[in-house]
Amino acid sequence: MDNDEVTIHDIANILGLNSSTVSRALSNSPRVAKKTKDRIFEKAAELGYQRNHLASNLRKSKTFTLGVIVPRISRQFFSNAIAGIEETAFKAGYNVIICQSLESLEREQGIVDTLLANRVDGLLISISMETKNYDHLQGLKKRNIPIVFFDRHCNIPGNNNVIIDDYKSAFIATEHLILKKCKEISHFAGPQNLEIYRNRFKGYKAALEKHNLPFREELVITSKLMEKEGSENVKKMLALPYNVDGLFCANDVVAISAIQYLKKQGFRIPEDIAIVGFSNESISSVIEPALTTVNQPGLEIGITATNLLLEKIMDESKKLVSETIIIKTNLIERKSTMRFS
Amino acid sequence: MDNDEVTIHDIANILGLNSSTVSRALSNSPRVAKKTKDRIFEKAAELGYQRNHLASNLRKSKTFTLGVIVPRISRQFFSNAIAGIEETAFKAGYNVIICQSLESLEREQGIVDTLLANRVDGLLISISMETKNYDHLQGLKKRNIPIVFFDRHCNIPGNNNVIIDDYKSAFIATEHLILKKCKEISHFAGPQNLEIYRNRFKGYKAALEKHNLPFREELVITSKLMEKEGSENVKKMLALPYNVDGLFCANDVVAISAIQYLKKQGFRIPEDIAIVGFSNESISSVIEPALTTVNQPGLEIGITATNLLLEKIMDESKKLVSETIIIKTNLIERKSTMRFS
DNA sequence: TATTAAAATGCAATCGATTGTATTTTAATA
DNA sequence: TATTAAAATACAATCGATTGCATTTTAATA
Repeated sequence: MDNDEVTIHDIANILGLNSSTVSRALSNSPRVAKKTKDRIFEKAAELGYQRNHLASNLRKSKTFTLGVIVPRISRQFFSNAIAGIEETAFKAGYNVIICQSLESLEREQGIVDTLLANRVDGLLISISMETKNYDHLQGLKKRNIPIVFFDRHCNIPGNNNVIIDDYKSAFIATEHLILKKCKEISHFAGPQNLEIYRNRFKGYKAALEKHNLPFREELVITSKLMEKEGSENVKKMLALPYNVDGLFCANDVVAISAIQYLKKQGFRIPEDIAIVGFSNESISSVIEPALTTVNQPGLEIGITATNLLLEKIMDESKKLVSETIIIKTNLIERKSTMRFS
Repeated sequence: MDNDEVTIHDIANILGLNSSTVSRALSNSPRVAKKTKDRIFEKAAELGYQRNHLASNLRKSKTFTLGVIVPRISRQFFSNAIAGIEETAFKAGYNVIICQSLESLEREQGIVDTLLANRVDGLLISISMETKNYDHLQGLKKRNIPIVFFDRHCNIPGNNNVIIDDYKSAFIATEHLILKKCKEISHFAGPQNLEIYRNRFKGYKAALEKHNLPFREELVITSKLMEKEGSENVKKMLALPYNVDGLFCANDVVAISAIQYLKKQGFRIPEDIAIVGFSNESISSVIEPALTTVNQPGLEIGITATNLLLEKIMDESKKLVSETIIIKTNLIERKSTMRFS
């Protein structure tokens, strides 16, 4: 009663065939006669046969499974990316195992081991804030399992990446503030061990330089960009002896928290301080004033990264070349910078 | 070079043992002498051995994998639930395959088949808006694979559910509007084939009845509760010959869209119309006025549902009893209903 | 030291599908 | 009809780990 699983052997026995013929028929091999195939398909349907992927995968030593590691599933950018990943993988007949590092390197390492033990065919990863190198990914490299980094990548040659141009996006965002006549622009930066936040910082700095605005070390306030840090950062910023009139935040979460705190303190946005965020999370269009922000298309990044990974998996020759795909961003101008226009 | 996978046979050969002994040692069976175990563990570590789950699972006919089907990963409630699911499953040594039905019954059926073929040990599901029965889950029932419904469940005896009390929550939400002196309360309802939306509707109606307010069919506007439907629903509502001064929405998305549209039309919230949402998505605290809403703890629901499922999987005797766990909600009062207090 | 129970290890089948090679069947040609 | 190539099918090993049963080794007792 328990063991009612129908196998190819059951079908073979009933039809007086060998299981190998049944196997071939079910995968539509030309080596089986049409007539026999028909009989087999009919009987399989009748018995409600379903191929046992475990057995099949063991034999083929392929799992049709992709591993995905993100810092946090519930962060909107990542859930969008995951939505794209799942959809693309599903279409290609691949399953997706999704794990969250929760920004912990230790957890990330543990997850990598698990995924390795599960013999995933490939890995999509956006590294944690604690990750400074990728020694823990060596196991995958050794086994020739392709990896695609998306969004939070490492700046190491030989990697496959699907990312945005953080430098340029940040440059444009900062320049936008400058064009809105901001003279003292602060930057709420993210952890500088992450390439993306380093680049956003560089873009900010470059825009200041281009427009001959002084760069002030103290106006760059680095944090983990969590909600609570928005208000903390603002406090620090206001304590400085500068008349800050522009703020470029490395993500939306901290930008929105900053707006809320500044409003509470009686600042007018954008009149007193104009603000730009990064990522275009859905809250940013709801806050008042609506937040000007860099649109970072999560879904598209997820889809592109998955397609790239699938290519690497299916085409041996492509495994050797590394590719980096840059996804276009655009600045969405909203009320938080709408002044002097 | 490719086939550098270390197997128990490799270890056995090197140590002059039988693979069965190695297998037993690695799963810490008392049938292997301590001394031998030590030798085996050492060699395994040295060679970088990792158990091949495919083979192991095939033999044990268990996959240590849970299937998860949600309507949409990027909906915040669901991504929170998934975060809880992943965390709980991971701790217990289970993997999670996450799929999205995108509100389509057809897709949902396809996914169920895929998960079945992948021999998941259990299923967590929040059904799509199109799902009216669960014939497509019969395959799982037949194979004795436990299912736990969370949030969007079916009202069918014998199911395991982790849900909230939608009726009561809606009742409290509506009563809250009544206590704020609303006399004509409209309800933006969800698809009525879903139990949760039916119950939210019932709770709304019951609260009106309790307080002797007339129930008006036309004030109940049913939609899929998407963003674009917020403004559409409001238009319909305003066209009616009633002076609506309260609005209970079956989710936050539609509530927020309604607020935005109403504000654009010059209505003051909460003075002219007080509004309550449902779910407490993060946007609801950011909108102005901040939205009063029913807090639906996604993370907790995910964790609880996973624990329940794991229990059903691991304890044969529990498979026969069906359980329904109700997760507590609470009304978060914010500005959108703050009047006459 | 002989006996025996217990502990440790080995043997071999098994999970279900796949696949290279061998064999049988079919059909086409001389 | 005999011959032969091609088509169809069967055989058997394999993927790597697990596990009931058999055998060997160890240690304890008489």
